[in-house]
Amino acid sequence: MDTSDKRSVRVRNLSALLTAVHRTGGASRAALTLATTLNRSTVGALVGELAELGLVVETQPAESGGVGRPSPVVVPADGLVVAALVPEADAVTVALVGLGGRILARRRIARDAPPRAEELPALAAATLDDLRREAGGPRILTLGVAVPGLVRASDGLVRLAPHLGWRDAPLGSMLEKACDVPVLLANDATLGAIAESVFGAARGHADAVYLNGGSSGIGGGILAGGVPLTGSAGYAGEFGHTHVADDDKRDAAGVPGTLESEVTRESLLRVLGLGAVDADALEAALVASADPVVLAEVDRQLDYVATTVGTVVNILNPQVLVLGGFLAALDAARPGRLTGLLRDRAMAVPLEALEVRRAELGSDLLVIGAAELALGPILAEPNAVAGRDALRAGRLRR
Amino acid sequence: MDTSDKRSVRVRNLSALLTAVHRTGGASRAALTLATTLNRSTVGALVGELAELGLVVETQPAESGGVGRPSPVVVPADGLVVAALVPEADAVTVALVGLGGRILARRRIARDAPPRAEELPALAAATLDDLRREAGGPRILTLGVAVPGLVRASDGLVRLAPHLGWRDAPLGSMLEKACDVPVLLANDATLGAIAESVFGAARGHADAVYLNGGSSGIGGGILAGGVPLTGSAGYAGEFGHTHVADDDKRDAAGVPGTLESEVTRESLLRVLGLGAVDADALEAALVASADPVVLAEVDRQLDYVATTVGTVVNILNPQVLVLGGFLAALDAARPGRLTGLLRDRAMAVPLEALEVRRAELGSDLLVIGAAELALGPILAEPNAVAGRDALRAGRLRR
DNA sequence: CTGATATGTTGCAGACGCAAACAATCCCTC
DNA sequence: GAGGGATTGTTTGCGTCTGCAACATATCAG
Repeated sequence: MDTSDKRSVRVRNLSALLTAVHRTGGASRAALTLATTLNRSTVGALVGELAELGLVVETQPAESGGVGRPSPVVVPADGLVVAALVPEADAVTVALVGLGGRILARRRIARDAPPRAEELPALAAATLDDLRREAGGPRILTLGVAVPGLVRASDGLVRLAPHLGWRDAPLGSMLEKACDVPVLLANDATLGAIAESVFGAARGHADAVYLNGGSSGIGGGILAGGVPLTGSAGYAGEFGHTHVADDDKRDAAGVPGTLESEVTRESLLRVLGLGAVDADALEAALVASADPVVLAEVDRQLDYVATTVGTVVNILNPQVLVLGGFLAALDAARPGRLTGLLRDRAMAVPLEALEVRRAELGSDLLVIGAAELALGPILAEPNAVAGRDALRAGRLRR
Repeated sequence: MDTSDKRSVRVRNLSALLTAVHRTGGASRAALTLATTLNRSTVGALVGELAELGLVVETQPAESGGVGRPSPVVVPADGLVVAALVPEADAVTVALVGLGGRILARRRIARDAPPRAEELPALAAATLDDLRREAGGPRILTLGVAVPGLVRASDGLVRLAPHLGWRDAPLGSMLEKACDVPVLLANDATLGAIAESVFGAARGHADAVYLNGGSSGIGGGILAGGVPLTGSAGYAGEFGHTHVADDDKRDAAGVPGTLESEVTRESLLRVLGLGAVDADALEAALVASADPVVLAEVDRQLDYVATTVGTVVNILNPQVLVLGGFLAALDAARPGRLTGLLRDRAMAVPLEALEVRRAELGSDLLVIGAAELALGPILAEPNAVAGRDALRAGRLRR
């Protein structure tokens, strides 16, 4: 039951206000008053409390824009930040991110082999110390981790991360011990969806689906009613394993005829005759190519993508579909083809309002996503920043 | 921004309390205090207000169960009800439902041809008058309609109801004029999902998927985080049109190789050699049959069902999958087969905790679902019962 | 009949947001 | 450049709501 005593009112209003500051990156008190529909005096008091907590600072009014008394601008403070950790098969990225989504410091540590879960805590702790010094010694409130695999929402256990070779890795508790901050973990594609919805292509849309193609496979995330859809245990969004063809090709999870077994980055690189290149180079090559073999492969893959997207449209009726990674490149190589195919794969009515867009956040995506995860408890309860134990409670849940 | 002035606290607490009374069907004040985590005195005041509004009545304490002062039992009042309207291809059902989900009066009007949208308002108004007399003249607060088709959430326009032959029917506004109550409309399978989640097989689970097989096709509904997932325009849950096979059989929506084109009630009736029978008879015949042709057809259909369910598990990670209509019969005819097939169609990890159940509400399903829709605004804002215009606002949205 | 237990009831205090009155600051116009 | 209008911050008082604590009430166990 969603009851509320009187104290929760303050918490909710602080949360709404801080969220507004975070999402806009800073706004005048007058604008915040408008955005929250609260009273001037109330906003004044709330901003005062947030400032006292060290979460925001009030700066001089911007250059005068109109008539009337200038309104001080409320911007995120620098002294409190969250950390982001993104372990991938070929690199580990660590970053410090402030409110407003500003990346204050980041370091990408290239790796020959996938990082083992056991070595991450020490690596993360040392790197965070460095970054903290670089950034002028802010206090790190929480640490968010974008895991390329299945993360159990209840306790943050990494059940399976095929491309890292992890199984049932208690990364969260190990990191908490090593870094001495509350740690939150979630699936990387789910966090990508959140990042794109807060700062990227799905900004302002309550119902969006993010579909990402990476070297490790295809994943995604769902926003339903403005809230990330996690599923009962946190495993939602595995679009790569939807059925698209009646064949026996099996994907990494052993499921036959799935999107991920038919649509791969490797096939594209092969027909292009390319080796290991980054996302931009792959897209440039795809767009430039007139080779019929390449076109055929692009069209073949787009056909399967359309099948999955059709299913997504029928089931979830999103307003925005955001394509990331090489899926965006596929769409760019054959403009309009995907949306054309969809007319035969999805019901006409839910297709009417669908917008297909490409991801906007590029290489910042997962850092922003992990930071967004880490910011969750702070935005939800700005009051509780003092006692960090209070932040340890919920992981990605609603 | 989800801010809240002080008055909304009262509203939220009243809502939580009334929702608890509704879902339990009646509870002692002590139990409500426990359920809401509110204070004894607060619950007392809130119950008093709900009683004054005519929504609940306090009855004598139940036969003494333990030590201590007996706690009066709070039960839904009879004087305020909602109406449910369920138009189907072969019948129109009208009912009055009280808080607590009790059906006070119902009438099923059999039809030879599907009802036209234009004739429904008069029919509904007349039948409601009759039922109201039968039930002792309660006040009807709202009317909920379970539409077998796509309903635009923003204004309740029926975009498409193939089995009724409707397209862009403004049923909501017509009904409001004829019946003089706020009208809320939603897709029937979505409402079935809600009904099963409140009073049926998915009770107590926040993440559930309902999959229904009817004579008109396959539909469903999603509960994510305890909230019905509507999608951006209200069209979510069309599982019948997910891709399951690489063939050209097209379903009613013109999409080829979908669940609905492969899995049909008619095929089952055909192999069984049956004519028009009800759900129970179909299931009995399926379970009893040892005909290899029947078994083969059942297995063929279950195979396709497994493909869609696998996709659902991968994408949504529900904890409970509720099967309704002839899909429940298919599962009953071959116990364990569906769950066995799933091991090859879904990822192992999200499959771990999945429970497959059958729907429990039977023929009451859509009446309860429509009533639940109609009760939504009342449960959300018990305060506003007096001014019925306040109820007219939101349709199915969260 | 008495004590223990559980719960309703009452009065009071704390917290909170809102409204209104007042002050500050900027733009615009004459 | 002085005054008016407009917008917004600030302060104060008030109403509402919930929690708490003390007291009252009703049942059970013996």
